Amino acid sequence: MNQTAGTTRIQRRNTAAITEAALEVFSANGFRGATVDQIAKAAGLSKPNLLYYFPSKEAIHQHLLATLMDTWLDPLREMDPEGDPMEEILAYIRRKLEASRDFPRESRLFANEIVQGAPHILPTLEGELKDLVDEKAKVLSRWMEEGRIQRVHPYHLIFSIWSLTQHYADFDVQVRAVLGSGDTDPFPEAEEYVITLFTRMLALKP
Amino acid sequence: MNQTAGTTRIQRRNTAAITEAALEVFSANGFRGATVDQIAKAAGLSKPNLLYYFPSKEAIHQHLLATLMDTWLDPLREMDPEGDPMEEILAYIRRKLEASRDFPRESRLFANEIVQGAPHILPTLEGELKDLVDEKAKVLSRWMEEGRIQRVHPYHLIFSIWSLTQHYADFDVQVRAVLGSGDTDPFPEAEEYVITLFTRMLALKP
DNA sequence: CGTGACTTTGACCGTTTGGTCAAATGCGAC
DNA sequence: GTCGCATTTGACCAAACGGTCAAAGTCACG
Repeated sequence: MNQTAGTTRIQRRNTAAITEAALEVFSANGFRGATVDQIAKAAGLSKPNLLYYFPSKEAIHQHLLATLMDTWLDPLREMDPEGDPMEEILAYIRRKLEASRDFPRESRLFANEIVQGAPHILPTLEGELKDLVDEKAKVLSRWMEEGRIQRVHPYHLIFSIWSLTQHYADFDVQVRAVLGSGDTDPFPEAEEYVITLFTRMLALKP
Repeated sequence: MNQTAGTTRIQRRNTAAITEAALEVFSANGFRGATVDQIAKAAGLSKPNLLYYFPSKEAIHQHLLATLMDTWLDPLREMDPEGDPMEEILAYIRRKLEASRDFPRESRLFANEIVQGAPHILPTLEGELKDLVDEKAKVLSRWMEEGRIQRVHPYHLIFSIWSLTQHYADFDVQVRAVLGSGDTDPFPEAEEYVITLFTRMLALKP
């Protein structure tokens, strides 16, 4: 694998194909459930060829998690401490719901990882993630103290946003099985419901 | 394996040890991540001995899922159509939260299964689960029509209860990583938060 | 067109995995 | 105690797995 600054056209094409294929396979089967052959086939490469670009199955997985972590946290980062509290929170919820709709594989990749005890990314959870949540929880607390939204536990508020939004990606099969008529998109109703829920919880009673 | 009515003492002891061990191993590693040797060791048996009681790894998994499905649905079954709406819903939430606290492995077993597309229990989701939810959604709808709780989408109301309560079992590692101080039990605060959330969403404005 | 670096591959290896089997051992009823 | 059945085990197997390697093929560039 090329170590120098130069990245060739083929390198870019193949690493892209590998990460795409790995996302597909890891998110559907978990780390141990995925095989290198599966990923290679999905990427249109032979197994040794794939291992020419990544040193190991573990390395592909780590690379995916690291790359996607930012994508996953950005919606929260964008919550503006200077904006209108209710608008900021609802906009955050909408962004997370969009992410669940548009990137369900990414969501399931993390779900798989965390359900099984986060063996590969526990340090990131305790570091980067905790720091970001600590910061945003302070903002939420300030908004509550200023009387601009109702007072609730700020950390659990964030947990509940994660939980409700990611549910529609991670448990998509269950949602569709229960709703029946697998064709119809559950997201519009989900958005209306979740927005209503947080509005009623956080809005001040006039 | 004994096919007749008689079940020996040893059979009961060993099948119990196997299901307990399998729950531990499957919930922590997923189906493909778990090995028969691991389960056998955890059950205090040799691998061939374990396979004397269950014909295959798949069979143990199926048996676990089937056995646990009822445990998992019972809290919802108990919701009384004749009771007070708000009390019934809040009691259901408390039961689900208790289940997440007391049976996190069961929750993670289902989470693993569903995140990966429910390959082993999709029929059950579309049958037994859907039927139960359909029935209870009707009850919720009636309560709303009678003006005893606020009007929201009944199916998404149930989804949100599942999502919020099971989050504390399935994503326990993340919750603890973000809250820091891994010793303290997050459940009391979680219960207060979740109960507040649903109370504010569903209570009628006086 | 030639050359050196980049890319691809088939054959291969050691390990792990789910599962089998015949033989050995243990147990309980008579 | 002994007989029949239940239980347990070590040895074993074929397939699947992650990964290696030397050799062959291909690309870009002077």
